[in-house]
Amino acid sequence: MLKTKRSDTRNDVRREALRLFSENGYAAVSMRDIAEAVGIRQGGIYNHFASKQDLLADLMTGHMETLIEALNEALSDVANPVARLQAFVRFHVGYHIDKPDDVFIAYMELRSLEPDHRERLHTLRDRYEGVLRDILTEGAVHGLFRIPDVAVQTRAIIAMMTGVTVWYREGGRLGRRDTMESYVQMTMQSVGLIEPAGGERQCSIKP
Amino acid sequence: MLKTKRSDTRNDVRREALRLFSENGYAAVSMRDIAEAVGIRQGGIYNHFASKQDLLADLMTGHMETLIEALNEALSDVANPVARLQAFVRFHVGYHIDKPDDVFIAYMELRSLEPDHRERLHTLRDRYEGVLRDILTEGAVHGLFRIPDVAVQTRAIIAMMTGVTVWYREGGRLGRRDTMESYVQMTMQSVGLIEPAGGERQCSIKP
DNA sequence: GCAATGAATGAACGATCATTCATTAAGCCG
DNA sequence: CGGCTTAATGAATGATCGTTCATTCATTGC
Repeated sequence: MLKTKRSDTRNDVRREALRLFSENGYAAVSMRDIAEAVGIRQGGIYNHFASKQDLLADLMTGHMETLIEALNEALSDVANPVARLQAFVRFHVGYHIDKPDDVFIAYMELRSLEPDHRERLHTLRDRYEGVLRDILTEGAVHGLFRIPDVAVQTRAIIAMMTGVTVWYREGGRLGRRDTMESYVQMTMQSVGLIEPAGGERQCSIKP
Repeated sequence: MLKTKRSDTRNDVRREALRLFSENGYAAVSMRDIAEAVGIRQGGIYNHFASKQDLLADLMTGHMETLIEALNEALSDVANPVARLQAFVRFHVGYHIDKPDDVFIAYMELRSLEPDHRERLHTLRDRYEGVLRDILTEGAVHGLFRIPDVAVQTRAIIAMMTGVTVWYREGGRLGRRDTMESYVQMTMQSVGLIEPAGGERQCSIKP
């Protein structure tokens, strides 16, 4: 602790605001609440963020950019649609387990953003969903998946996976790895492809 | 209009509060906002509801009780697990399409409830989820479904279906019926059972 | 050591919050 | 008409909201 001396208050504010927004919602958290959690007075926050709205926008865009970058990394060297879909599920579930607060406010507080910020976030979300949509489309075209409607299934899979944040708890019955693999299997089955997991069951795709 | 004369203000308040809470969140909506939407002054609401908190609790419990009753109705004369699962999906998706606001605040505003109300709602939600869990359990026991973890899959399916509220719009590309059937197919596939929809594909369950 | 800088303070601002209440108005039953 | 009930009013309450700002303080570069 010789160079961290000077003020990581900015990140402290980020961290506490994220936690409080996630717990109580943006509108229900006051700047005083955040300041108190950080250990400063309310006025001090404005040395680091121009407004409450800016603070929220900072958290949300920061999260989405990190998320997309990490996704690209996770899929960079995976080629065929089946493997890419599995990798996507593992990444999404794992990320949501690790950063439930980031993910929760990015989903929930879009409506608390003023129009320009909201539109920016919406674009980022579309970009993320687009990756999954492309995987499903490619798999469907190659006859690997049985998908009634790619757009609907894209959103269905994302909603299903994102729900992990509702129930997953560290130290719970299911560990991180088991949870990820459960979602992988459910997802693969949901697109009509059954993994020959135990070897005893198989799905006859095509005649 | 001869007997509706006297004041259905109470229901007007319910309707507008529901809409505003759903649009902006409980904490971001003031009693003045609600009163203005109804067409009265802020004090008038207190002739019908004891507090803002009571108003929210009334909306949420009212919704959950209606939901559960309607579910029981929808499943009352359906026997085998496969048909019951299909009926559950059709019911859930249909209900969520018809009453997106009710459903959204029941999901989102649990945290805005004081502990006693919240616990009550939590019990109702567990009862609802329990119906699906029982269906999945029975189907798995009979070897009809291929489910890695019944508890996880229960929540996964509910999260997947509930997501319909995010994108479904009346008059959109997919109609109500088509949407329901898309979710039916995705759900049936997700539990490892493939409907012989066109007849050309089949899943060999068990040797 | 001294000036410059970044950060925290704490009081103050106008606005808005949920809620209360005495008062007024209006429909209902006799 | 007259008494009774129900509902709406609008002003007032104290609390809390996001934000501003003059001031203080500690650290840093020179």
